[in-house]
Amino acid sequence: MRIATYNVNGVNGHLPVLLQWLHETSPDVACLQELKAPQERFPLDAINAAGYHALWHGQKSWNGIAILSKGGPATEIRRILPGDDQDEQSRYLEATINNIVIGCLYLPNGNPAPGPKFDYKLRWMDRFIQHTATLQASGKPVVLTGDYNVIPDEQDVYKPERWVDDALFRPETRAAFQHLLKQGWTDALRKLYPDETIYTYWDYFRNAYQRNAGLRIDHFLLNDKLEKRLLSAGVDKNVRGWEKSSDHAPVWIELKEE
DNA sequence: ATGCCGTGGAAACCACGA
Repeated sequence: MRIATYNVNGVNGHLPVLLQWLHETSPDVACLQELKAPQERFPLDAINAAGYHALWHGQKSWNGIAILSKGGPATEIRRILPGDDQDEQSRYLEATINNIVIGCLYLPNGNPAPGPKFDYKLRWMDRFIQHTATLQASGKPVVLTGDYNVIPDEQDVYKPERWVDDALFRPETRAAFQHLLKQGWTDALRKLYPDETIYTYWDYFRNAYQRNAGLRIDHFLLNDKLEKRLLSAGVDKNVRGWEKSSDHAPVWIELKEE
């Protein structure tokens, strides 16, 4: 079973690239972030025509997440991260597919830091950590995937010294990510490739992709039940080089069937 | 290395992203 994550940076603006990628790699599940479309403007017909069911939570202009599935429809669990009734941003969607709990997230960017956006990011991470503790306690197989907007370590950024004050790399952000891992989650790509340079995002300008000046910010966290089934993982780096691509590349894992 | 590009939406620019 292949599960993928892809920050599409506008599901309508980059629809041809999304469809081409689905056609070429055919993941069983695809978690999408940054739809940048209101609920009624999700391109359901095109997604269905590509062979996928879809759950999504849109929002006008910003954010928005979706879970696409090929074998059958996913069963929605929640479309809001618990812990703040005032939070209107579409950043979390959770569903069950083949008995696996799949959390699709678009964690806040948080820049500029310090400031209210960074405060919101840290509060969001606190809420997420609270919620993932309950997922750990559930005893079910769980995968948490998406755009974390977290550079976990120096090896995950082309020039770490330039990012020390950035919301993606600040000590508070990395500490919160470490707190998450201490709950028992495994960073799937880092587990399989402990020493390799792996990037999932390249800026649109300064020829970042051509220079491989990237960041690793899209992650797969697995609980023990799924870590035992992890077969392989990778980044579809070539997709970032396509015409009219998102600034992120898709990331995927392959799980052993039960 | 500072949004220099790109998207979406509202208004011929602005917010936002990382």
